Amino acid sequence: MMTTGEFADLCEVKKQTLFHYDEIGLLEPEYKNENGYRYYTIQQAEAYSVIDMLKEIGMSLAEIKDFLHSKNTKKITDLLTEKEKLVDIKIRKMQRIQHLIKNQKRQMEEASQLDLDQFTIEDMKVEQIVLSENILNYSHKDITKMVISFMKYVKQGEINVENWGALIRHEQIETGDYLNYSYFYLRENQLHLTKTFEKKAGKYVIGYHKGSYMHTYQTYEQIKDYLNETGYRICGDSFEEYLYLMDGSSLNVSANYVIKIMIEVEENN
Amino acid sequence: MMTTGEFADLCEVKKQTLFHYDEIGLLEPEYKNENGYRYYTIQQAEAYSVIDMLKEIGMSLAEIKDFLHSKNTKKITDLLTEKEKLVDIKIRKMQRIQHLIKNQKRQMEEASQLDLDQFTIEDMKVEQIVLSENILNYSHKDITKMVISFMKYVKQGEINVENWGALIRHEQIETGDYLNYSYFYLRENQLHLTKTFEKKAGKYVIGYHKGSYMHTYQTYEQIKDYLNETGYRICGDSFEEYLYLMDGSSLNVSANYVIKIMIEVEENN
DNA sequence: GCTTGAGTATACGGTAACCATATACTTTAT
DNA sequence: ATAAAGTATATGGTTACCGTATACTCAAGC
Repeated sequence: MMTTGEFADLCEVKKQTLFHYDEIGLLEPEYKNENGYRYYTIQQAEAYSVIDMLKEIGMSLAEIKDFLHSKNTKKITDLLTEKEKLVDIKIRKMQRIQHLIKNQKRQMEEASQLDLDQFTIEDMKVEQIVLSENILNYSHKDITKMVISFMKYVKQGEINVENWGALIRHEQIETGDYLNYSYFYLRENQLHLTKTFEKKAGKYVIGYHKGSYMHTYQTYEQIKDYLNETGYRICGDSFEEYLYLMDGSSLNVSANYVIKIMIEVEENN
Repeated sequence: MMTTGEFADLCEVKKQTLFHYDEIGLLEPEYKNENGYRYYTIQQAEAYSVIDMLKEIGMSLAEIKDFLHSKNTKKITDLLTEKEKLVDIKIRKMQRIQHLIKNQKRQMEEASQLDLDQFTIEDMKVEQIVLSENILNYSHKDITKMVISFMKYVKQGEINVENWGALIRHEQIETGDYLNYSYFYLRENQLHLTKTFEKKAGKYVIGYHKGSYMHTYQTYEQIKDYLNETGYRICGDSFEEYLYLMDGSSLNVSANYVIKIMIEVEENN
């Protein structure tokens, strides 16, 4: 038999926690002496590890107590089977987090290697993206609703989203109607979704807008000036991708939001 | 821009939580109107998912805030790398839990198919087990200490322990010295530990003791009677394995602890 | 333009699962 | 026998919320 301190040490838990479990009747010491000293047996370590496991998969102590005191075999096996699935989901969630971390690291590295105040012309490869429904001329409210349902749809598919953004049609760009989005879209690492749209290969001007999307027109105007100077003209759609940089050191704004703007261009002849 | 409710819906979180994050300055809406109404942008969903991810890997909100406001790139990448490892550990822990659940289900199924009040003679295969140091004649305190360190050693190895128990030597069994354990031992599914002991193949009498290990002598005496009746005699060591049955329905005691006793036997000639 | 219903903010209280600390007591080791 | 180490209880505090009540605001329909 072990004292509370020893048992706590064995279970790698605070003594307080064991007091607490005793108090709520979740795990009571096998024996208490006349002075109230608690004594646990090594067998109880097994019970503790079960409790710990159930806690880890998100059950409250009350639920665990209820569960462990239940005498209904079927209920128990059913719950175990259910929890087995839950653990599976948790594992996948953890794997998504792993992906997210890698993605963030990559994004930060990329950002550190480029000057966000500079515009460049780059050759881009063809890319498959997943489009939402067309939202051009939708009301503000309807766009919001659509975006929420699109994002939810994406989430329930448990996809590793590489990046997401919005598409503005050539016509809107030309007329300076920069807030009139036509689609939301996303890039994922493996194409699980079937309905994809082909983002054309070719030359794109790339610029970064720092701060709120409400003021992207500023950056768009700068890009247009830049294109005039360098002898290019817009010939296609604009793709805006939303980055959240954990490392805001390269930004002069307080928020860490950056919009990567990519517009299809061609050389003036 | 979205209202708090819409943003909460998108992030699959309670509005209250967003109020809370605003209050502590962790995630503030991009815009607040003159009446205090909060408006979030879709870009902020990205920030939310980062917060959620960091929370998931066990960071407190204060830590997350500190982390996200830090302008130190190296600190951030270092922490991300550290967390990447942590997620790895969590995934492995989840996998251990999965194993534990399967084990519990198997144990319950086994228990349901056998009568715990019955003794049986069975042919058992040879098995490799991991022994602790010899604890025969150790003081009570020293046994406790040894067990704690043995269990800790096992835990840090991150092994899937199939079962664990204690070994009592033939001599002690014969003299009725049932509480004089010689070794602790464990069975694992894959043999990661090198120092193993061979549990001999052969006939074993199997019985189950229900309740505290302090009173195993009762069951031992019953087993001896049973052997006398059936024409067997003890010829080797006893192995006690500690089970914790979630399903206590088959037990008439309140605790769900069962000790499986296996003693090597041979037929009287 | 006015009403109405749905949504929002604030405030206050409460919760779970602990952790820290102070005080008084008990064990155990020497 | 005594000191050091450990234990129990009580109390207050913590984190990250959740629920509810009240007052206000917004957006839509008539």
